[in-house]
Amino acid sequence: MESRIRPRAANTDPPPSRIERLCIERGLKMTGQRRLIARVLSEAEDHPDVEDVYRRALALDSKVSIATVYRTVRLLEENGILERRDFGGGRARYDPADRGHHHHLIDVDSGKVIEFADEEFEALARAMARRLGFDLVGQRLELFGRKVEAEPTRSGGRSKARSS
Amino acid sequence: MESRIRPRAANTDPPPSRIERLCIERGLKMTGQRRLIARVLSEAEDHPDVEDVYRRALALDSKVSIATVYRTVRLLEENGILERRDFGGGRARYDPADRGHHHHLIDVDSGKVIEFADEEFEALARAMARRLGFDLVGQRLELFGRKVEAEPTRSGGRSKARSS
DNA sequence: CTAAATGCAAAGGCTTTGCAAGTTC
DNA sequence: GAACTTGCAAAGCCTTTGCATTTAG
Repeated sequence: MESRIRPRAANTDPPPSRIERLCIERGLKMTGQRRLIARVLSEAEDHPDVEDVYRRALALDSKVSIATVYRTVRLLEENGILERRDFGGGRARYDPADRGHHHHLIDVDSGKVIEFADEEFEALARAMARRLGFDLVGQRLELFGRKVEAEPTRSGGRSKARSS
Repeated sequence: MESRIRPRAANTDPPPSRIERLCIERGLKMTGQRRLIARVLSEAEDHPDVEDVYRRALALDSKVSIATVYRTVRLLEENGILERRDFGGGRARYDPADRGHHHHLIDVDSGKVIEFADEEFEALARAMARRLGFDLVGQRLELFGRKVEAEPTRSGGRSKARSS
């Protein structure tokens, strides 16, 4: 039955978030908590750790426990919706998987993380693995850098970057 | 039997290990435990975690506590003698820093780690950072691969690899 | 209604630390 | 002898889990 004929499911019924839709596609049972966490993650533009997700979820609606956040991010990871990252510091950070394949450049001064993709690197990675006798099934690349004084070479190039 | 007058220090007095020498250079106080741990690390050809180091040290001379191993690897790391790695799995692994700049390819089936270096990649990493407006100060590259059936392309190339 | 999700608190790994006793320089 | 190192056990993080209760489908 089409429930969208409802006169006003106003403030209690925000539209499904991007990640909520992915959950539904995969047939995951959607509870209030999961919807909430999905929303927090959908809106995140950074790489939150579990604490971050928990805090943001609480701020929206204080009906989650941290255990549920842990269980949910694990579930999402197992379903390929999130990717777990480890930038050091002991805690795992999460990154929506549908942002596409990308790597990270960490600004060592500010701690900011910049995402970028680079086709040339992808090709090289495959080649390096192949040279060692392997098929590449995954990779992890992190660059640590410091802002250069002069203007960067005009980024007309092959890399597409997005700061976060 | 005390110190016999012997031409050279025999079985009770092994020559200082590579890492022990580095410690001395840096003016670190050398205790029996540190010498032992230094030796274990000098002889390691892999990427041992603290447990590994502890076990190997115990096997040589059961006079270390795990707390000391933790304290020592941290000290060595702070002194640039070891590098801490994180290949996932929750525990830190250690890698002598003087092996030169290299990366890792993890065989996803066996868990074995292969070290390799690649000049082309080094150059590309610098270029990618530069393109984003940064000077490269560090990097981390890990490839995950699966052994290819056919023979690898003859490795006449630019990469030098060493299995561990 | 049934299988699955949640909360809570307890427990589990890895790592660090306070303190007394032992060593190095 | 002063300062540092070690051992031991306790404590700290982050994360997982057992169990009773609630909830989605």
